[in-house]
Amino acid sequence: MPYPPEHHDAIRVRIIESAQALFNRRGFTDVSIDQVMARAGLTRGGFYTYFRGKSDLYAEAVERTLAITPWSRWGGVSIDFAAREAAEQVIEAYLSREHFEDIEGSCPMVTLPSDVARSGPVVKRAFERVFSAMTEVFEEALRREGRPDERLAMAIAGICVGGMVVSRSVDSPDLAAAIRAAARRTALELGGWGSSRPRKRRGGSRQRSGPLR
Amino acid sequence: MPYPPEHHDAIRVRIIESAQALFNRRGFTDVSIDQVMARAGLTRGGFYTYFRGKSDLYAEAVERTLAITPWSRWGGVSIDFAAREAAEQVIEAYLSREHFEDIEGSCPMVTLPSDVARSGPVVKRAFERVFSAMTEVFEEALRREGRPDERLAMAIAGICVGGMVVSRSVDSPDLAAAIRAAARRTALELGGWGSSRPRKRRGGSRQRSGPLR
DNA sequence: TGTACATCAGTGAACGCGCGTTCACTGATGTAC
DNA sequence: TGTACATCAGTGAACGCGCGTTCACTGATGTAC
Repeated sequence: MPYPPEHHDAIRVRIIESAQALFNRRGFTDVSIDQVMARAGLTRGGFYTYFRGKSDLYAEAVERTLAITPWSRWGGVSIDFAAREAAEQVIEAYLSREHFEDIEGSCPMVTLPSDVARSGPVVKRAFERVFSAMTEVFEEALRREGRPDERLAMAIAGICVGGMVVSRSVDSPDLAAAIRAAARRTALELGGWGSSRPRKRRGGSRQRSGPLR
Repeated sequence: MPYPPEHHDAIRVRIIESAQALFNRRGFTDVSIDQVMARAGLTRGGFYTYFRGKSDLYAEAVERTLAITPWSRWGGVSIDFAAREAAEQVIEAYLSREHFEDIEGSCPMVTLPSDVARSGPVVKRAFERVFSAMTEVFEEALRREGRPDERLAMAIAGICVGGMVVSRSVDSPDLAAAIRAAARRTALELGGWGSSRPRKRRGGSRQRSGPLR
């Protein structure tokens, strides 16, 4: 029994991560298996040891990216979803300049919506799960504050995703920033969350508490 | 001078319209020139009489679709942009089931955002123009009502586009409808427009006035 | 009105390239003894 | 500790298909006479 059993899984993950980044940047059909494998440090032929074909990779890559609830990664903040201001943090992180600029590590709801819309039910269900997870954060916050409203939660999530999608599709960086700002302000106001907080962290003193680092 | 001069233009438009519909349905890279030409009633080779290459067609098709301000087409309503309830009408039409179902005739801000985000400045500028035109409708309405607010107008446009994008990327038709409803309600409320109006036209009696038919 | 002609739209075979997939082979690894 | 071996990860040449593009040719059209 050569090669430890975890080897196969580790390489597989590396291929998927390579694919995620490339798909985010260029979409599904414009990325070749060669490119995915090269980025993972391997060559063409090995691909079929891990996947049945390209569409399998696509489904898995989208599924997996979506499963990570990636909207917890940006803005250098690790969001504590149990915290009181979780909703606020998600909105700020999602519509941050960091997320805007990090194409490869971006939320796939932003980079791939047209591709998902053209895909089959498996991929759409994966999208649905992330969107629902995002909605759930807002719903939970509203519930905790004594004004449950599922529709409002959905609308706020829609503003976050939509604002970012539009921001990325526009040519002028100023307009893109204005769109994000408008979406951010509106989302926060709709939820009744800290609309007065300064938009930029100026000093290092207002650091959020949380697990070290 | 065989063939009347308008012939060339007419065929060119037919090719572009064929491309628009196919791009809306399957995206740019998954549509072949063969398919575009066949749908226009022509064959492969003739394409190069009208375009220098596939990417020229892409740029023109997107530009042209976007130039039509297509959000005036759905829901069987022809919107009068000078009318008092223009903003309201745009929101209702944009987030209507008709628009949701009409993929080929859809607004390209909904069908192509990922593709646009991956494209160059020309295409992005075209997107920008439609988005700005849409924003302008809301801005104008707010201005007329004595509460000008550019950011709010932008946010409302973002909700319309975002709501539709997400609605199309989700698997469950019920969830998709709920998202559109939430976006519609929120957009109307944010603008302070007829939030009490019934969501479905029940009889034929409440027909909007306008040009016959 | 009819015929020859010039122009150019449109055809479809052919070319070449990129890419997904296959496959015979190499070589790295852990195990048995 | 060292050697032979079985297993399977990974290689890279080769195949075939689809598609963008080219090109020599066909044929439809309006004009000249």
